[in-house]
Amino acid sequence: MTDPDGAAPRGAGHAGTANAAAPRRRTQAERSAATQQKILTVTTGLILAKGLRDTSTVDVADAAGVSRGALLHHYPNRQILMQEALRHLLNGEIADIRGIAAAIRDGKMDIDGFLSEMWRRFSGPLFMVTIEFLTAARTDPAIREALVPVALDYNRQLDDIWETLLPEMPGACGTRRIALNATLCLLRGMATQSIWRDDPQLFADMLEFWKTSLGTMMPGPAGEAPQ
Amino acid sequence: MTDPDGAAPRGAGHAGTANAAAPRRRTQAERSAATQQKILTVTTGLILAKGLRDTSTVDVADAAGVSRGALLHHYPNRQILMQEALRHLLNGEIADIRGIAAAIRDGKMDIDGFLSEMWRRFSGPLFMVTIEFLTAARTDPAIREALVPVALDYNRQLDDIWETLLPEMPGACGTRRIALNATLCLLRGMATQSIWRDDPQLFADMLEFWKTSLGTMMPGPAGEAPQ
DNA sequence: ATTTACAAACAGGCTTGACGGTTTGTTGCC
DNA sequence: GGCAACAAACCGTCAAGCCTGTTTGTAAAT
Repeated sequence: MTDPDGAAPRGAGHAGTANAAAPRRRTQAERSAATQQKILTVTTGLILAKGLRDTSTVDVADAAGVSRGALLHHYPNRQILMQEALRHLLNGEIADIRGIAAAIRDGKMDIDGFLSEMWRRFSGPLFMVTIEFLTAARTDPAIREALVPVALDYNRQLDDIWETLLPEMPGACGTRRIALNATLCLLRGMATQSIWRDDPQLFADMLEFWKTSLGTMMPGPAGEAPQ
Repeated sequence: MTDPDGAAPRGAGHAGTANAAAPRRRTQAERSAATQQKILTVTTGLILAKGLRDTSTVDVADAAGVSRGALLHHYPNRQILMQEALRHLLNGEIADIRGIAAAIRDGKMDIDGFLSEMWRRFSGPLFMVTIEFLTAARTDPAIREALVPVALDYNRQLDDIWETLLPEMPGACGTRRIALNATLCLLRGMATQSIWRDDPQLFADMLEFWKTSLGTMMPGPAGEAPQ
């Protein structure tokens, strides 16, 4: 049941010859994976544009260029479709975060760059889609149950990154976790505010303010007080 | 049957004396105001329980104890109903905020108490209803147009409070505004996080963390550096 | 030949806004 | 004061429209 969207072509693949020009005959797994990918991508796009509750299965099928029958074949009902779209989205994000973690471990990024990168993500369309699911999760147990485990995993990845950025702590050991969570909450709140008040200068100032605050609160090896 | 006193309410001055004892015959304005109040209250309650998009006009009429016809008489369509519910909600909140401002001006509340009070509000049901409207506003221009002015007013009230709490600033004059906004964003983010991860201890720690950070960043007359 | 991917039509449920009718309060007239 | 006329509040019902999930049918891959 917990099968991620990675459609692995099972069995011995016998597609040895590379047919570059002719997309004539695709294997079943290829066809299935392609349409599923298309459907999920289109779904998140529609959620971003129209909102979760205003995205109907008709819309999805239409935008994906498949019939409703095909859509219902891959995702037997609307709820499963939306859950899979969410998983697809957050799993992709987790993969990105892993990449950032690698960059940090290689010494290519510091706290400053990490915060900027995180804000770039939170202010992008991805978080807006997440907010749609978040508000839905408040009143829809099915959505919440699909959301919580992926969100916890996401946070765990960030925790690892944070630990790498601030390896030695002067204060209590729990302070680091609190600082990370507070930072995430700040970013979330900023992203939310951008819905009704898009003021890039204000956001930049707040980020700078926060960085300074973090620098004075937690003097780590990488985080130094600015100026 | 007949009027108690000789002064017939007809003619000039139709709202002079208030009859306190007899709830028998209400004036039209009273009836109208009562049902409207009931409708709006019930609407926000349903939005809290079921979500904005899952609250139908049938639900509202049913819960309010009026017919759909009566509901449509006061609020000619669903959109107007929801806009009015939002305005009703936020205006009430603004009134509350004004009360807090008065308490601060009288010296009955400091920054610490203000932050606690604000978190009490953000973690309550009121903010959850607001989030419903916020996400809807992202894709629904009508909702956004109803939301923005009230939200700006709300922020202005908070700005006044903040100015009272931090009257003298050592740094740049814009820093105070940035600190307020960052605080609000933090609270928003915390409230959002509580949807999928309700950890009161973590929230308390984050608040404490932020208070300390604010104290060190902006040493005002009321906020002193801890320790 | 059988399974899978896809397509099209169908029925059922829900929601919305509109419409005619009824009760309640208000105003004008005698 | 009493009565008629009017307006506002209120109610029940209706016909659309949309969305969902099922079912039946067809082409493609194994």
